[in-house]
Amino acid sequence: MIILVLRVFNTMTRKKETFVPIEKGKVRMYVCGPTVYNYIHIGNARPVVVFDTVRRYFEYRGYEVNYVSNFTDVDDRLINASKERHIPVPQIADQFIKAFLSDIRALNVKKATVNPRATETMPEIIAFIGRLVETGYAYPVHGDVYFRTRKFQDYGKLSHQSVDDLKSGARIEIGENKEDPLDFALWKAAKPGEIKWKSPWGEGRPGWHIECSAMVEKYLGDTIDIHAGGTDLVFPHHENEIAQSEALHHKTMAHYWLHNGHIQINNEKMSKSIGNVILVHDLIQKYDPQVIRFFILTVQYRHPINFSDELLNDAVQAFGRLKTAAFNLRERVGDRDVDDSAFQEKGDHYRQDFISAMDDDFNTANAIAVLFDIVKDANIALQQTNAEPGQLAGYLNVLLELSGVLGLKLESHETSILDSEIEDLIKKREQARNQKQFALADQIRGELKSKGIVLEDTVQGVRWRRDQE
RNA sequence: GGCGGCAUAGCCAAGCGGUAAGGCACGGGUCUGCAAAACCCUUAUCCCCGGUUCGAUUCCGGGUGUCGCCUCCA
Repeated sequence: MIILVLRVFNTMTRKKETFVPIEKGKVRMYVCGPTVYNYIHIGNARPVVVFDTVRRYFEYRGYEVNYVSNFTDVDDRLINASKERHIPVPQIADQFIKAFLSDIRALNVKKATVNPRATETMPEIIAFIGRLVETGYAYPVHGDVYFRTRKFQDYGKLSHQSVDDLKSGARIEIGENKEDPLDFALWKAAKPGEIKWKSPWGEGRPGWHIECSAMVEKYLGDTIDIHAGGTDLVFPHHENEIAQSEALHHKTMAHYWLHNGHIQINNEKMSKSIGNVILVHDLIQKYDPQVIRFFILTVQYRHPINFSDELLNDAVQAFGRLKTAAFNLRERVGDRDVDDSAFQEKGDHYRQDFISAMDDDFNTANAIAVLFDIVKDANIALQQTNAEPGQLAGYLNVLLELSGVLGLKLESHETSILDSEIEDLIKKREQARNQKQFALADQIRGELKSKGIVLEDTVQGVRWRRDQE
């Protein structure tokens, strides 16, 4: 057996590096989660799907993964939504956390180990800011607290920008009292009527970046293996997290920084002003959520990915090929517990290919190609009337195993029609066919088709499967 | 202006020093009562110009195009 090493692209070094965990057999990872002021769009869904796949792969390789992803449940956007809808911030947060969990469940995303909420991490956040003030890395002004960016020597190391370059883009908003335009808020004083918490600097709420630093420390420790999120978070969000955490700990915050590319719509940036934001909530009404997950994984996670109905429909076809093969194998193998040990060597061959694809910075595009290799070979085997059941079971098992690592479910859809009714209709159709009453036979086939049942006449007899309705 | 990504068949997308994986679509064929599913066959010298090399899509330099970050943003 070849010893394979997992290599991951680290934004910090801009290189693929061999993954070495802090603790043998364990992975501590933190993925920046959503601000829960609305339903998530597909751009929010990409990191969720991608890093869930990363997590599943680590688990497949025998790691125990501690996966933490936050909910930002208080910030300007929530406060604005609260004002507009005349609903308290916590109620809005609850509503969209629930919606988020439901959306990602549809995408077959595993539950995080912990989903901490900013508002439930308030003591740790305030204490964190307090320590930064004590050490001179932060300063309070009129109820706000800012991070003293220039005091942190390494500022800009993740985004590879010098402090002076960054300064040209930085601004001081009206009402802010920063010493330097690059300084950022750790604590914001509450305006009248806003949701607020007590702190040594007055009533207010945390800045955006501090919650992640506090949560990483609380749930995962001073140094973690992987910190991940969308590419837009590199600056300023992750840069600021590093500044906060490393100023305090004098240790590397994360060994590997992973960032996914953005999703575009018809080759345009997805944005509210263009009006092309697609919510997961809506998209899964139109497409099988598994197809959406599949589509996201057909592209290497760091690259941009374009969404359009045309591309999604191609994905429906492609994913259908995987599902059909799984159906047909299952139909031949049945529920029997078939010994597939003779297939071991061949199965390992596919596993090996799959692993070397995924070991290369989670190359899901190549991993999916392995799935199609299996399907190709399995389809050839399926054509043999006397195919070994163990062989077919072997193909089925390895196909389900590896697609499962990607979080893809190759299962049939629910249909209202019962198996017995289907079998009866198939019998009637067979009688009609034997009597050359093809019009009647085709009518029955059409009837079943309208109920989501596809009939196929094969050398081995009639087979049927539930298709998408 | 600073930093970065990308440019591979009709479309999507891997490969990244030894003459191009996979998927979708198209065309031809096999199978079928007709279909469907599937299988077989067919489809690319990898944006342009230089350089390094025995050899470059793959490395280096220059160009062109395109997208993104530098401000809330997955």
